Amino acid sequence: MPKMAQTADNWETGCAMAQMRIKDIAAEAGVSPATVSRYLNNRPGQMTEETRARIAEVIERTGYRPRAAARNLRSSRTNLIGVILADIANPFSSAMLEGLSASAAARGCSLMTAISGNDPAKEAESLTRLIDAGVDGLVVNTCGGNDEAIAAAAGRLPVVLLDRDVADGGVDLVTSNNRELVAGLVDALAAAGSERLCLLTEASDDSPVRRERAEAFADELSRRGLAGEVVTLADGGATGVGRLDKTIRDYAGKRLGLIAVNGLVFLRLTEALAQLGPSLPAGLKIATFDDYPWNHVLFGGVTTAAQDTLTIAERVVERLSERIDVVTTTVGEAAKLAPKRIEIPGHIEHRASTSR
Amino acid sequence: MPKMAQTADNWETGCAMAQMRIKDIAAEAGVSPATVSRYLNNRPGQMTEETRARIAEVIERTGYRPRAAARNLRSSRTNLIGVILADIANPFSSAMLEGLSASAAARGCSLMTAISGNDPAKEAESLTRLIDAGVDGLVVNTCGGNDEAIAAAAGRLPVVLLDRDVADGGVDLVTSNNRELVAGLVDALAAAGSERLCLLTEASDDSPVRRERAEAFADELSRRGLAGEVVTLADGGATGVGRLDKTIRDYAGKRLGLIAVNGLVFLRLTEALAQLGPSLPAGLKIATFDDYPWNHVLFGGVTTAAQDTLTIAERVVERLSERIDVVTTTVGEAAKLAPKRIEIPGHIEHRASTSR
DNA sequence: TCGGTTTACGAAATCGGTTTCGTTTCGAGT
DNA sequence: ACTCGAAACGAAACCGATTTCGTAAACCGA
Repeated sequence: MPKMAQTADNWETGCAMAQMRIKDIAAEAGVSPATVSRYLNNRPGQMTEETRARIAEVIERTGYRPRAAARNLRSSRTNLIGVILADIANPFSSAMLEGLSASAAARGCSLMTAISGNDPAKEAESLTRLIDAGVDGLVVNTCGGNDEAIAAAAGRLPVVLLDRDVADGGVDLVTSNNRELVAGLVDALAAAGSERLCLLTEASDDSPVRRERAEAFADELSRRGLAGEVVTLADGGATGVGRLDKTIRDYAGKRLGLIAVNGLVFLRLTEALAQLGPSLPAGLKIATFDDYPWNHVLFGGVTTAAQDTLTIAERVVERLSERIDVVTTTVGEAAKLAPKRIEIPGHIEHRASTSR
Repeated sequence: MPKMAQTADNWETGCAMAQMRIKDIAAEAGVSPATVSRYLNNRPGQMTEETRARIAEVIERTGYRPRAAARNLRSSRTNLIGVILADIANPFSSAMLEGLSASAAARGCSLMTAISGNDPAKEAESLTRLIDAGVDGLVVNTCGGNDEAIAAAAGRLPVVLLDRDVADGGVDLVTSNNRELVAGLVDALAAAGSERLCLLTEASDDSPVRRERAEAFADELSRRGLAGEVVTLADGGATGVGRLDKTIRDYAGKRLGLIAVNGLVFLRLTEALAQLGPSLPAGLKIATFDDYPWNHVLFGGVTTAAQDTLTIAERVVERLSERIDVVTTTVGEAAKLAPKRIEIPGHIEHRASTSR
């Protein structure tokens, strides 16, 4: 028995009219599917203004939407960007996600997100899952421990790293200018009269970001001839708080200035200080990275190194798009873009915690 | 000229071997593509343990991965879940995203995310973009203003609402048990000796969630014969803070208890109180919704109505999966699931701000 | 041993677009 | 008028899996 004609007529019944296919649109408009396809992708092969209008009218009237799966299959592009985030609880990550979402949408792309929760195994799994899903490119805010896998991925499709670099190097990276931010915070504390500075870090955090900030901190101190050190809090709340108390007591009466290397450390610092009393011990000045909403409020306002998350996100997507365009345009290994490191300047929010 | 044989032989050269197709795997294993497909999807049509092993070996050896686009096209399933979030800056949303991500991954699905930023136009755009992308189902944390569009979408594919309902009703909803949480907070304040209670809300927030909490609050007051009211802060920081100061002064000496209807309002409350001094005015008790990390720290710990975000996420994905299975299994309108409202109990974190 | 049922598997159609390639038409140049 | 090149468009191959349908072999009870 021959197959029934494949028309998707909208019956008298208002409902149940099968999804339209490009073939149906073509038939309605009296052109070939190829022409409709050209219309949909406004391809160089121009068409008469009249046919264009006719196709537009049919599509408008029928509410036709091309099926992405079919398009993806033939063109092997999905307009999907994969995003792997280490820790969504971190406001930096949420802000980044919002920025990425907006920048991607502006280019007609959607985001496929995965969250590793700082678990390298989950990160690795997300990596393959997103690649298998066919994303055009990948944004990775790595938690570490997958450097080779990520480098390998970067060899097979466009990858841009977010904030945290991999060991090997050869992958694009967009990050804040951490050295400048560290210098800014040291400035703020020095101007507030601190004589000795501590950068507070966590034992479990061995990320490149932490290292970069720690190095910059040491450099900054020696450049200015200031006294200070990097203090590593042990993991687990109690111990960390104890170490912190000790630090504060050690320096008692020394006009101490503290910098939390990230929002998490700042949270623990705040907890520890809360045990001493709701306002800052006399002479103690503090500053932190990561601009949480609460930074306006705590201690009457905490001086903060704020990252320009929107710009970072925009540049990430921009760079990724460049790579995607290159991949789909050129053939073979012609025009391999050299890996690039992009630093976005942040700024210091001066607040009460570093006033004189 | 006849097309070249389509073998994807791995040349002597270790590199540049073209992607394998299911056809190549089949040839290598000496079976048909259909059998390999059956293997990949472990279909009911069993196969000999021997062929199974042979196929497994070839796939293992070649590192073959099926192309999702082709699979999607034929099966019209993508294993993609679309997620639209109103406000990712809200920790509730980030926690939810993490939970959704985990639950989806556990079922072999990935997440396509869009963020409306509380903009109805963006939400509408995200809706069509995700649907066009071919998601199997949709999770929507709506910002309002698209009720008909969402209801329409729910008629075309599985949709589960997150936290915020639509006017019409007929869509699945997963939410916290707000009435119970409100009762819990009122309990805590009453036990702390508060004589008059205020629920602080924002003028711009007209969400069903706010309404539900406000109603529950009023009911709770009358049920216990307590005095109190719902106080709506005007928008814009300064005015809001002013209104708050006035409220606090109005009730001076009355053993006032305040409940912030959500984290944002609590932030503004904290800002206002910070102007009065770092610790709570004598006799003032406060409590809030949404368990931000800082709630441990502020005022020595703020009593909080915490939502069970992980369970909510799990139930959302579970319900969505049910609907997806129904859609792909049954035909026509057989077995339409009735819309369901699922309430997940939360719990109260009792902290210093409501101690006697 | 024989019909009947199940099981294992292959051939080929199919999903719905995109892309290549070829044909027709049209305008311009000489 | 005739050639030539570009523009507009159609026919058909193609992307790579899944799914239907059919068939041969294996199994099974009487």
